[in-house]
Amino acid sequence: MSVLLNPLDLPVNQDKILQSLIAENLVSDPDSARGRLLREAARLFRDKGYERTTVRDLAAAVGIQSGSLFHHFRTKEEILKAVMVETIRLNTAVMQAAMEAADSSRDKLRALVSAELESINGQTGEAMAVLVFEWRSLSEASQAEVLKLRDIYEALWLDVLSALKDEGALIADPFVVRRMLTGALSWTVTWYRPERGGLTREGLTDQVVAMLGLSQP
Amino acid sequence: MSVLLNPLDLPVNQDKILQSLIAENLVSDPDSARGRLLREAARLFRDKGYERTTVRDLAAAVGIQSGSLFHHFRTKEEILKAVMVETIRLNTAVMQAAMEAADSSRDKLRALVSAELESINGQTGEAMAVLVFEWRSLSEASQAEVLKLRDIYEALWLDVLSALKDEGALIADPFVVRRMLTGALSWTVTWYRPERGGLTREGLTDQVVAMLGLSQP
DNA sequence: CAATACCAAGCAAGCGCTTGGTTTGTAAAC
DNA sequence: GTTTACAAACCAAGCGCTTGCTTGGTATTG
Repeated sequence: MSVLLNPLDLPVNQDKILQSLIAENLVSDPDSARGRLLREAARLFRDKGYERTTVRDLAAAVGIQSGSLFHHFRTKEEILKAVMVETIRLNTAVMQAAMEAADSSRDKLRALVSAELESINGQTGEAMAVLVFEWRSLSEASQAEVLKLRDIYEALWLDVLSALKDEGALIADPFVVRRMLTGALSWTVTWYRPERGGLTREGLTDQVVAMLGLSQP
Repeated sequence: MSVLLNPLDLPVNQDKILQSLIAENLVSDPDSARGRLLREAARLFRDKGYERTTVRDLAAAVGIQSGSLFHHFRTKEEILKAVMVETIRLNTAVMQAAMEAADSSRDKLRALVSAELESINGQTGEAMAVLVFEWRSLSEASQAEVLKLRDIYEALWLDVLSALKDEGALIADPFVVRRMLTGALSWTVTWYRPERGGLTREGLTDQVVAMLGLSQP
């Protein structure tokens, strides 16, 4: 319950996780040249789509010439892959921590929903949207690579949902529920605007958890 | 209840609706040159994405030269728009009929969920996937046009969900629920494979309705 | 002084779309 | 029942432009 004392409803320090991932060279420092490019790339890819974003757009966004991009990345697709890979790495770590901080399965699920909503609608939102909508722009080889990382991420969800099923709190199939949740939560990028007031992220989390019939213990 | 006697769980004759829409020139005859092209275009756009599909691909799919396409459509984008517009027209009509065939609000919602799952995973599935994933490839002007048609479609859902809310059967906000449902149902295109056995469309509909806590009257 | 980061210029390929001309379908005119 | 007329459907060729990426060279940095 102590985790809920955090005003942002974040049970873990996202920044500390980021720092350790940077130290392990698993994600780029947002202040580095590479990190800035990936952030701008995520924004452009989300706004215009991968195909409509040219290497000249990407270069201009960080103030260099288009040819200079290829000093940092071998191909344009490698940029897309890097955006996806680093985003999954970060969010997997954040979710793992959020989940471990919770005690009951019910609280763990709530933490996962809240964290996923944060990742979709917060800082990493642009990259998450890219992950959802630009999947087909990856080569099959890259898709396979990224898929491996996603499996780790998805296993977190399935563990918790399966536990809830075993405890009798969930009637439906965990796989089906997770997939419905994936769609429902991903789709929030297209309509949910917390900055415009109205529904807070915590309120949205409540609605999702309630929709699953898990609000009352 | 009589509607459920239909083995396909379709409360209305989809083919008759299609015929009347063709007669009104609101959708193209699938056997016409235009109709065939739009079907192939939907398939290609879904499989490779709009940008990666060239006019040469489109032409080859129906066995003509690329230049000949522009006898039927002024631009490539017009093809994308036509796919979307005709799909929305057909599905709006099907859903309206499915809804009107049901009596209670609960049954109406079930009919809508079932019909949307059918439109996403059945004959019009390719075009529905295009509608979801290729939205940004439309020019803003075209987006506005298509949005008007979508609003009609969405009004159907909101009417039913609002009625359920008024009846006390639904606790959450109708707008939020509809949006969650949009995401959850759209996302089924990425994983739901009814032909591989397992979950039937009716079974999936049950799970969705149950997830909303509306299974028991 | 070496490695890293960048620029200026441009190439080859592929893109949407245009052009001018030919075939095909249809139906009235003789 | 053949001829004439004409539009719709299509082909062959290719134009102009943009694309991802390369190349050879120049700053910058530790």
